Amino acid sequence: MEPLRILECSPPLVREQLDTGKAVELARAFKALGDPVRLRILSIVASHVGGEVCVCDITDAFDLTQPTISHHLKVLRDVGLLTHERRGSWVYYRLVPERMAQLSALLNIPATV
Amino acid sequence: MEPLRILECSPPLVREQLDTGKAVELARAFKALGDPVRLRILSIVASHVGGEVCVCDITDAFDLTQPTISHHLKVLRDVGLLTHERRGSWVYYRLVPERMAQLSALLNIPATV
DNA sequence: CGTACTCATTGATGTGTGTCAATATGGACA
DNA sequence: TGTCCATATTGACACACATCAATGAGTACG
Repeated sequence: MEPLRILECSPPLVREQLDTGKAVELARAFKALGDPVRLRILSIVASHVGGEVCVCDITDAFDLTQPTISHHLKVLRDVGLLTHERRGSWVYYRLVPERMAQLSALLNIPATV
Repeated sequence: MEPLRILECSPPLVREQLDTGKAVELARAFKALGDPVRLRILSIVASHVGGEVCVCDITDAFDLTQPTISHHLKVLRDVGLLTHERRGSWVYYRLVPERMAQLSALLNIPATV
């Protein structure tokens, strides 16, 4: 799979217009955020002490099957919002704060008078 | 200046976990952002002097039919990201900065140590 | 009235997506 | 080696969505 080039600076929408390429890349990330299960997964990871969470902890928080949770985790990984690391039998997920910050900054519209 | 109530009600992901109801509502908004055409529409509106744009100006910026643009505008309206107002024959769209700020704040993760 | 213009709505179609059951992969440990 | 456990992948299916052509609704102006 193609590596992500996500960490370049991305000014807010108001400063300069989005070209099509950037719009496609950013839309993929927002689409990943556009599911309540994935938002809650991010919330669980973000609010967990230590910043990382085992997959089993995430699965336990939902009434969904393990493959479904695994699918959502992959979606979040593919857009660069989560990373994962295997340690022993368990796999731990953590946020990519730079990616979150990039998307947050894009929506940050300065207050118009 | 009085703080925005909408911001108090929606702390960043890291502060408290998202309940299902909030996750569904927020996911709808992010799903609306998850399309490159809609992101570019927002960019056009946000970067336009005066803060409002006529539909015809938006339509001209794309190689899509007018009904398709009208559909995307309705999606952005339905999730509270845009408002519109008719003046004469033309309809003008503008951002809802409080809504943008709410979504931006949700993704604002404080730098973890 | 009628015509022209701007924008919204409807209906159809192909494509994408969330979910599950079944299966595979890979580490830990006997 | 073999068994158990945690997670990922595959394949299938129902449903949602982006797009267009055709049509409708509302305003401006003769």
